[in-house]
Amino acid sequence: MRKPDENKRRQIVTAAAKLFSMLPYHKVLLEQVATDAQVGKGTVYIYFKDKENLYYSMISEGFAKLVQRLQQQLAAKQAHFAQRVRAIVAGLVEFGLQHPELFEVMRSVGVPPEDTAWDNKRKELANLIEQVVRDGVSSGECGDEHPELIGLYIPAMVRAALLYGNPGDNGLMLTEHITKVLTHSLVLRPELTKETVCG
Amino acid sequence: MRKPDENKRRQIVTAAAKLFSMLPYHKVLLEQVATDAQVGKGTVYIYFKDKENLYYSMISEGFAKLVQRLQQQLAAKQAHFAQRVRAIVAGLVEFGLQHPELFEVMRSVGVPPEDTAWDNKRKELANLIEQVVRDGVSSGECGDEHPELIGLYIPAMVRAALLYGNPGDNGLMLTEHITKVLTHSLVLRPELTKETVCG
Amino acid sequence: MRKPDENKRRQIVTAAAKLFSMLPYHKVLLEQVATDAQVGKGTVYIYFKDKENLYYSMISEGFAKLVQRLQQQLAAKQAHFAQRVRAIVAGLVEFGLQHPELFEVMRSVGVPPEDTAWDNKRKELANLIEQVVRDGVSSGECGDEHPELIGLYIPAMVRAALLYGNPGDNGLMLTEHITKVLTHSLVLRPELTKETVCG
Amino acid sequence: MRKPDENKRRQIVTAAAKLFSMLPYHKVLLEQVATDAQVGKGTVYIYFKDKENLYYSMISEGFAKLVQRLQQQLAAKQAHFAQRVRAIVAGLVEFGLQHPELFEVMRSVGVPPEDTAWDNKRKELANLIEQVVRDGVSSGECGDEHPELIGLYIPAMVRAALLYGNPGDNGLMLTEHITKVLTHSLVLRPELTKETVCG
DNA sequence: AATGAATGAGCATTCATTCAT
DNA sequence: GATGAATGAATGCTCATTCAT
Repeated sequence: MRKPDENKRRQIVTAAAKLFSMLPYHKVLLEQVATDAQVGKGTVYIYFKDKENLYYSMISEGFAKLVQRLQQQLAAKQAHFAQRVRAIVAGLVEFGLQHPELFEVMRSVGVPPEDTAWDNKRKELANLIEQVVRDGVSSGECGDEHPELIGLYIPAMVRAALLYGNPGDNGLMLTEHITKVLTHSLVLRPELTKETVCG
Repeated sequence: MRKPDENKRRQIVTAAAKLFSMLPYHKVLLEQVATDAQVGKGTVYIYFKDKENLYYSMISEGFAKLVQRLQQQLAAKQAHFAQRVRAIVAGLVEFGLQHPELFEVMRSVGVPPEDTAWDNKRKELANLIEQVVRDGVSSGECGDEHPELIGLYIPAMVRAALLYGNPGDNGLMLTEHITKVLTHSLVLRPELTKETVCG
Repeated sequence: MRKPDENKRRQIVTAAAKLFSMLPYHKVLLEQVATDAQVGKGTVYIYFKDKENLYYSMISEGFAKLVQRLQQQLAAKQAHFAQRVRAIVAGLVEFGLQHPELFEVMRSVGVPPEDTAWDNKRKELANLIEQVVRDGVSSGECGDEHPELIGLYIPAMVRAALLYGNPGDNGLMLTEHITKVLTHSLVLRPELTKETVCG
Repeated sequence: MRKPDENKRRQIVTAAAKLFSMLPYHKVLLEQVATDAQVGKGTVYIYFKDKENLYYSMISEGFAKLVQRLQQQLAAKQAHFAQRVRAIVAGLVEFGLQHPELFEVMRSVGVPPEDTAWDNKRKELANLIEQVVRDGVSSGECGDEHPELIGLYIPAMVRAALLYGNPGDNGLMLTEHITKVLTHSLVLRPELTKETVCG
């Protein structure tokens, strides 16, 4: 949706992203968004239908960027399954560090109405990952029975690590750790455990 | 003179939990909470300072129940590491299915001010899991280098699966799957992957 | 109106007088009145119909005491007009110092509905003074044409002096000063002033 | 973009003055003020922080007008002391008749916190009168020992006369009467009174 | 298009009053 | 009678949205 001044729109989204990541939805005032974006309050309504629309637009656009980036990164190198998993984790971590507001904001305002742009973007992300897992299964490199769940776990793990983890944790460490949890068993000597898991 | 009624408090928390899980914070009306709880609007303010306090009280109390339950379950049986991990996942899944509102609501209203009761409860949960991992490391059953991160991943995985997963997914399946991801490698034949992960 | 426990009633009126003199009507909470009076909140409603009734009762009772006292003092000594004026002023000052809350509270809550007990008491006070002036006129000691206005001025002067005057001012000084203003001319050498007042 | 409208502010203050003079503070609804001022409810909050601020602003502004007027009137004619006293009384009476709401409203909401704009205005008024008396003392026309108290008495007398006096009383009569009380002795033949006042 | 003054529906919160105990 | 827990009508205030300029 191209609007007169694409630059103003960006300013508004950026200001909104920052504020929505710091405060709950109902404590973010459009007046503040306008001020931070250095536009008039009325201007926000030229680019966005209402507050909710601004909120969801901001999120979808963030997700869109993320998905696009991951797709490019994965397309770039035809790699082994484990490498592709790490690429995904690395991409998510990197993006999360660059745009903490978006990861913070992934909590929705209530259950996201199915169908909303943002929910579609979330699904795109999940599908992207799911597809990598499916490819791994096809190639025999991965034995997972629920690739669609893996598509949910990975962003959730990255989000949890970034939001609640030790602030000092660096991105590389988190990437490696999440990747390792996924690609290695936590269990060292499974022979010690009689009862085995039947997926 | 009527006596303070602990029962009323419960009614209010229950009504609030239900509503907060269905609607975003700012769309939950205290009037509705009161009506659903079958108490007068003013009564809510006898038991809770304000809307925010009710919100956080509801969450902490939910978490407290969860943590308590997990502790009991883990204490009950002295099991192998993998079994303890499954017990944790099973407990989380079970609780999430019984109290969907609490898992939904784990999105906070704003970054929870450190120190808040609810944040403390979240940390208790993370610590509980972390300790299980540490014990596994001590006993040689687990080789993880960051048990504190595992404490963050597991609830996040359960939450993601319950919130965004296929509504038809049953608890047992989710429990087994998450447990398997954690206790088995996603990678079937690591020998195919030259570059290995260095945690 | 005698009620079961005359003592409780007094406690309530006393607590109310104190609070109403410190805070505007709408900031005085009946809960606080009850607490200060060491009775239950419901008890207040046994002795007074509602908040407004308590408020006006408190004032009328205060005024009644004042009027009664002035009457006694005036009756005691059959004195000259100027002495009677001073007796009134002295009585008002003394009462005001003992019951600052009542003088403070003479500001009404809105225009006092004519007819109210408190307005009647105010009028009684005014009439009492007016009568003294009328007697002075009759006896030839006073030449005022509007004794009813003097009945309004005197309490107003005392009130203003007590409420807004220098906190250090002592009662005797105020009494003497107000009396002097009334019984002497402020103008020292009226001959300097050609244009004279024609009452 | 509409421009800030100083006119709106005046409308609001005027509507507020009228309502606050007719009803006790807590019965004046901001909704009613807005309606009477022909502005939206929110508009009131653009010009005034809250109800209390509107209330005090209204009073101080009224007082400011009064003080300014009196100063001009006194400056206009260099007159004898008695004439200046009458000018003050006349000014107060005239103002009180034109703005009954302000005199009614001089009852404050609570003891005005020292320092408040309105209390400062009250003091300005008192000082203005006090200065006239001091000048009279300097010029030998007046022998009063407490000019600062006279500054309190005069407004109080005017207020009492206007609020509680016979509604039929006209301004000229009140002016003359108050002036006479101040500038003549109430006592006709002081020789009849042995005991004299020692100020 | 851009603005910010104006608006008023909407809501949290208060507090006088009631009434079960 | 005494109490204070419970109530909900009443109201101050907010803030998304509109619209005159």
